Amino acid sequence: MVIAEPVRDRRSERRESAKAEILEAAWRIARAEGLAAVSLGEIARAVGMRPPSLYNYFDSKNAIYDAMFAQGAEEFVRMEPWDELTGDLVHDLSVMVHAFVGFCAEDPARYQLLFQRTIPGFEPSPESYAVSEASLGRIVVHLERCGVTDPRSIDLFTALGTGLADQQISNDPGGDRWIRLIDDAVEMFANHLTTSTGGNARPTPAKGNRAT
Amino acid sequence: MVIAEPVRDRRSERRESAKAEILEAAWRIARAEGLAAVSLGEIARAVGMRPPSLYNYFDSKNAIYDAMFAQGAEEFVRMEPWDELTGDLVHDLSVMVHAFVGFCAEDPARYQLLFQRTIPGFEPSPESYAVSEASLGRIVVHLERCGVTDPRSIDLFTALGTGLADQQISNDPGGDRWIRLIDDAVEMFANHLTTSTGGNARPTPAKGNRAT
DNA sequence: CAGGTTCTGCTATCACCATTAGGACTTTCG
DNA sequence: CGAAAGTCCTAATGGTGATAGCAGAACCTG
Repeated sequence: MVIAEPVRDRRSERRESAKAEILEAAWRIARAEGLAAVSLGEIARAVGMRPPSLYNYFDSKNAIYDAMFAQGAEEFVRMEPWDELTGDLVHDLSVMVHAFVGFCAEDPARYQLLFQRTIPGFEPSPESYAVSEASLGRIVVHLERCGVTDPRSIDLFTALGTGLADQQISNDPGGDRWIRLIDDAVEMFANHLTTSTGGNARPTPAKGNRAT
Repeated sequence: MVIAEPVRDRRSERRESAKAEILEAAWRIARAEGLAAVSLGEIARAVGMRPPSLYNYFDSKNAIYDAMFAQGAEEFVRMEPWDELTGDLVHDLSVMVHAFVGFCAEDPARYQLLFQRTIPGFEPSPESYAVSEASLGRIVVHLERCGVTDPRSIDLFTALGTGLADQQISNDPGGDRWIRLIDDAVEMFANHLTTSTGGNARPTPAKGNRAT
């Protein structure tokens, strides 16, 4: 049963590797010249084809963006350092924000594609978008597990994280000017949790946590 | 001397009003269909011209973007509520963040043009950029006047502001989900100033301030 | 191996885009 | 009036994403 259709397998194997090669070229161009500078002509030249031939592998240019989005979302899921979480509020917040900002800053093109809706006609397909949303959801879940249940606090936390990432990318690309502020920011946020009126934070909740 | 050249004045008057009409159309399109969806053809149709005729008024499409940037930067300068500043730290921070986030949220297309560098080949001209930079600079100056002199604190503050604006625009356009968090965020930041190690904040410094 | 089917690349073409060239017409000025 | 400047147009260029249709290779079945 396993060796049933080796030929068709070989065929689709080559097909997949060609798609991967196209996406690789697209990423290279996006990183080098900007996400919006990706053109079918440039991709085609990079993979040794003519522009129309790319339509054998993707239905449209936006389908390429969508596949890139899916890859980015996948990497986003895989990146999250669930292993390093201990259940200690400040430590875990720091780990999550460091992971998030680092993820964003290490590839601005990917950040732009995933988190800024800036490509003219592009919107991610529901399934790709769901992957990325689920990943953010897991952060929220862990926040709640740490005792941060107030929706307002969660929103404030996300604003803090995206603000740090955004400033880092916009005003100090390649540097660490805002990355160095993460621990300060986390401390500030944690203090706010313990002192705020509608407060709901366990300074150090139950140790040990099961990820996922 | 004043009534020296009425004809040339009338001519340049009509010219300026035509430019204004073009920019108005461009803003309308940008707000309705997105900043990147602005095309010369659509602008021309809106003002009753053919696309090439626009080149009588602007050197290129990017020149139109640049004029829009300049307008936005001008509005940004004018928006800032220096009058409402009292010198009280928490109050002034709240006023400034409210003004900033409100300004960003009230016109996402303008926000994208001014603060996100997302248009493929566009970069604002130095003079337009200087206007917007100066405006941010004035915020920093007032922060320092309030006793916030640590560069790290200033960076943290800008991250907080942009994060709130970004989340508001991205995840609740037209709403106030993050706007409602501003006072909380400001309080959090102010507390952080007074408690942090390298702290440098006067809880309530000298009343009264001279703007500009 | 012969037949047909599928896959994969191509050329040619279309519509749209920003931009340039150059001509026609109007307005303004001497 | 006649020259100059300004305004708008049509026509055309080179670029984009996308479609149609064809040629040949790869593949599966007899």
